[in-house]
Amino acid sequence: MIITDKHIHILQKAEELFAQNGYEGTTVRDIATAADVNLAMISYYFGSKEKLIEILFKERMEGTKLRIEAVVNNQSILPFQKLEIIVDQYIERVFNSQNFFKVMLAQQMLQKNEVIIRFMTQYKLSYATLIEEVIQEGRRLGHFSKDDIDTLLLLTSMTGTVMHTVVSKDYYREFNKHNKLEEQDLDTVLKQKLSRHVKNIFKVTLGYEQ
Amino acid sequence: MIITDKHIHILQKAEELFAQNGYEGTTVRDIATAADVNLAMISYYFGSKEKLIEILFKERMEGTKLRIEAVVNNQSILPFQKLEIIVDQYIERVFNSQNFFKVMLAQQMLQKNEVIIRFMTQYKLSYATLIEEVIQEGRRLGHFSKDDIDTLLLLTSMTGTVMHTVVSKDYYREFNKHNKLEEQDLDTVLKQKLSRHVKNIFKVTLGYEQ
Amino acid sequence: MIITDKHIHILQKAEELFAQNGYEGTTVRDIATAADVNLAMISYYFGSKEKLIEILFKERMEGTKLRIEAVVNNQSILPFQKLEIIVDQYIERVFNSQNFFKVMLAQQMLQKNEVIIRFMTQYKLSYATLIEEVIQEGRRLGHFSKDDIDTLLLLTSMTGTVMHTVVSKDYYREFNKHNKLEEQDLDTVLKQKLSRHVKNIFKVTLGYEQ
Amino acid sequence: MIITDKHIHILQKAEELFAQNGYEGTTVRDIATAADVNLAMISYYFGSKEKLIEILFKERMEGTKLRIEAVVNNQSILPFQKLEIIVDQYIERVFNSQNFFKVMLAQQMLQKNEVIIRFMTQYKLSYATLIEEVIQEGRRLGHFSKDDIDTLLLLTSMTGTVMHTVVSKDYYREFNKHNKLEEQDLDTVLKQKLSRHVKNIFKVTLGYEQ
DNA sequence: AATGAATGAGCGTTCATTCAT
DNA sequence: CATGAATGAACGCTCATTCAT
Repeated sequence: MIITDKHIHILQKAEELFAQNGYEGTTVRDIATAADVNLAMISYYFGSKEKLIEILFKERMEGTKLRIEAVVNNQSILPFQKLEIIVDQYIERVFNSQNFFKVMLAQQMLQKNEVIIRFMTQYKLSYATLIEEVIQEGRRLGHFSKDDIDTLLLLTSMTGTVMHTVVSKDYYREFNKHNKLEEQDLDTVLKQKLSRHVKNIFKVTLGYEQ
Repeated sequence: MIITDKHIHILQKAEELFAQNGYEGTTVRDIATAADVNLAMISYYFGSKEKLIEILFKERMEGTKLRIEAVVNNQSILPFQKLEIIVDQYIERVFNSQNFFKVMLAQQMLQKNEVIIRFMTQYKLSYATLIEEVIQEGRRLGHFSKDDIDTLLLLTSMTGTVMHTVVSKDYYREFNKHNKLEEQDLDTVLKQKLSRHVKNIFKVTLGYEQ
Repeated sequence: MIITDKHIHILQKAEELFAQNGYEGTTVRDIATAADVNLAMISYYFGSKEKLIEILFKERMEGTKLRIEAVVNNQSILPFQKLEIIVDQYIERVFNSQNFFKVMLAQQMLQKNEVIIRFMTQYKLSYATLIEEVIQEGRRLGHFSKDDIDTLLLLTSMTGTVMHTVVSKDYYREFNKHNKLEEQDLDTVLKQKLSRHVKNIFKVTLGYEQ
Repeated sequence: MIITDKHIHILQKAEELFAQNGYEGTTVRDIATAADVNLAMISYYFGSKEKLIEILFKERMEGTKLRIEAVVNNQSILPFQKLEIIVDQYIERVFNSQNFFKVMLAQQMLQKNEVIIRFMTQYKLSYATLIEEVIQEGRRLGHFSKDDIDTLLLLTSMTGTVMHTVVSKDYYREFNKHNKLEEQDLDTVLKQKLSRHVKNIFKVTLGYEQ
């Protein structure tokens, strides 16, 4: 399947709507209207509403593994630095693609679409496997002192904390009286806080000594 | 509004279906069939599908605040012990009511229903305020050494990590080859791991010294 | 499934439309409008458009076999008289239910719906088996002299001739200048002609001697 | 309108599809795919789907009248022999172009397209008029003893019997246990049987004495 | 002449809700 | 109180056709 600019445009609009209203709560008509294309084009371009979200997932997940691999395989970076880069990359990606990550989380909960579940499983597992390599590397080098590390629990801490922060931004703003902060500024503050917090969790959990 | 046994029965079935198929993916007919009541009864009892989920949220959140308050106000427990109890209570509650928490998370992401958003905001804020009290108490007593603690970030670590663990159980099973474990046994393992992990995050973040 | 008056009413209107426009050429909206019921009632009553035509076939074929059986098993009627009665009954039925027979012929040609094909096969074969009995009886009694009778070919002559006459009524009217005849009167003339003609085919083919 | 090889190719494919799925059940896309031409070409070549079937009918009916005329006007053949030739020609044509005849019968039943109805009426009437001539010739020569012959009823017997045999081939196979016969062999058997049977109907109806 | 992209209309179906009893 | 029947609105999708090139 060839992805054109129009495909990308429609996918972006669909992504926004899915994030706002959920998959079931978004109609093909909504997407067509938002993307300013004829209703029939959605089926014409993507086959069906279901295929559309599958392609959306495929598109968004493409490159993620490569990006992590690039970090993991970089010989000139020390293990914990690798993890720090991966954490920052993840935070950056989630904040830049908040819509997609909301959709992903929703799909993860509902587990209806087989294709998407398969995508996500493969993605998540390869993700974990790569991180696992870094952790093993760090342990071999004697950088990490803990020897009963649960990689997936650690990753879940990262993804859970980061994603819930994004999802709960409104509570955060209200609780910490950041009301006056602009959306972007709040994001900047949160990203910094998250970066420090998550890295700290990694450090403690791995037993990393500077 | 008077809640009868029939109401409760319908709400339970609705909760299961919402967790399995999402709010939009669940039809009133589905709920009526699952609860073995006449289709028209749903509207008759709850007014509408939307009112039903609102009542469901109200019901499920009732008592939660009280339970935390009971812990916080218990003079005979030390601050960090209070937090440990709250962590374990939360883990227990999420694992016991996985369906409801999935629905809640989904609603949190979609932010469509005003009433539910108001519920959740109030709930989350009072939750955070109570924890904040415990943290202040701990700092006054000199138990916690850190003085720039972000309560909400800490709580988000807890809720995010715990909920994502529940949502990602399948990946966990596959990655850690727990395939053979029964659902219940896996839950037991995960609860123990989470308890230790989250408490550790609290300890480190607060600067708690035993 | 319980068939109510409303079901019957809808089936009648659907039958007319199917006969006029074909199955694919008839929309559920057409049927709803013709039967003066809400569009959604069609699905509510019959499940789907396809189920509707299946029920229509089942309804219309019900009783046919019994009617033939009654004739075949009647001990007080001679073999050829039985065939004469069956011929007249068939002609009468086709002329009285022209719409249904048109729909049936169309379905027979397109052979799309599995359920309907099964109905028709069963119906046709039991029909032929019963007639075969009468022919064997006539031969045993020495009434029919021919001994290489192809029952199905004989029946196909009857059904083909009668149905094509109904379908080609307009040509008949034009060719024979019966233009001025009322629909009903033309039918009466045609039924008489067909009765004599088809019985004659039977007589000759079977070698029946008065 | 100029008919090119491409036109003919498309018409052939369309004919097959119409016979299999009906006119409404066949999409222009289906035809384009089957004929391996661009979708837009169908409208471009034929104007519309409706015009396409009209041209298909015109094409297929062309020559039919001429073929019958050739037989009727052949001075060296006796009247009943002429009818025998026409019967065999008809059987042969129907069996060779089963697809087209199914489509024709379907159209005859639905009577939607004015142009097609006009084609068929003209065709059928001229057909009957020619046969009528032969019958009159036979009566003048004293070959046919019956004087109240209904030409159209006789023709309808032929067309009805032959076409219904084609349409009901499956029943025929099942009832007569010809299951093992190849499609082509069954056709050969049926054509022989039909030829004898229909000629016999003609003989008896006309009062033909050898 | 030929075609990939696009379109308005309409399809069968399902929905949450309401009605009549 | 309770319910089977009914309904208007909207759903995802497909259609024959036309447009722009």
